[in-house]
Amino acid sequence: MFRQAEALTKAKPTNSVSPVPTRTYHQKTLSVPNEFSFHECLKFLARSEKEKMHVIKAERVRKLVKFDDGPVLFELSHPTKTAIQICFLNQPVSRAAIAAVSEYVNDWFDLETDLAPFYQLTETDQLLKNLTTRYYGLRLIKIPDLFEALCWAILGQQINVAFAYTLKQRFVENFGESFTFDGEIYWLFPTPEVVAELQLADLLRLQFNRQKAEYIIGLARVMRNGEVSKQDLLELNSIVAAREALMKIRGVGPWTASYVLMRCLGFRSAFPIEDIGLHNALQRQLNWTRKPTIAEIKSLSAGWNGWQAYATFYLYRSLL
DNA sequence: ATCCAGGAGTCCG
DNA sequence: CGGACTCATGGA
Repeated sequence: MFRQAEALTKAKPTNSVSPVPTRTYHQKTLSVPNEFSFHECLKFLARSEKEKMHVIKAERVRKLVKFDDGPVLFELSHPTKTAIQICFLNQPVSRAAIAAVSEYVNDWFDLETDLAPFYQLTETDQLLKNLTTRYYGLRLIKIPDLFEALCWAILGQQINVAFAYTLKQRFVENFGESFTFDGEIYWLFPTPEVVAELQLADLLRLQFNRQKAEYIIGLARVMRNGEVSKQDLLELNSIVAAREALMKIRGVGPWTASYVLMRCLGFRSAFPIEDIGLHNALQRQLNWTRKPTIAEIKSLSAGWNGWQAYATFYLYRSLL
């Protein structure tokens, strides 16, 4: 395949415009599972204009990730029903980077999960059936980076999601690394190493409250120190043990732990039952005039064993 | 204006 | 262990 070098440019305060590339990029095709809708996945990813961790245009999504070799920018498209195409926009790209991105996309879109049992389950659950019919093929979109997932959950504690996105945007644009390509800026989430060195005031001026500022800097420090890592949590091979380990982190309570088990660590029985968004979605689906109680949700979800995370995610989707 | 938001830590009995 | 209180600011 024809390749030509195309460098990512570290973003400078002044916008530099790159020429529009007319190159042939290295590509790789991933086969997709049954019960898959690229469109539905992008719909979820596009839920906020303030989301700076990817860029969506015309049924394509671009994302910058960083591996040991350095940053890699890729674009996903869906040329046929049975495949996702990964296009590597910065070249040359190493064999290792291609493998790493393939693995990343597999995780990000949760392509390994066979949804057939979940859809089967919804046949006897009218509430879920409505959602799986409406959003057929939606995958549980992950937040593969543990630090990002935990920060996002902490940011979302006790404030509305719109404002959480505002705080996330400020956090990313102030402390994340960015690169430009083809005139567009792509961001990496701030790293624990950088955030661990911040002072409270650095976050307070972004309108974080004192709690969020303390929680996020404290989290960054324990992760930088290697006291918490995604790999270690996964190697526990136990949702109960992983949940306990997460809840030892200051600022990580039951909701945050469950949220991260669901959005990052891939536990399909994770269930953030305290989640206000979940409550609101259930209220709407049930057409009730009040929110369901925890006891009522436990009753409603009695048949969701093993699929609580997917049920929750489809309920989130219903709020968009 | 008023209430609420994809909670968590602390204190108190 | 369970309940009340506090944090704090934008959105609707």
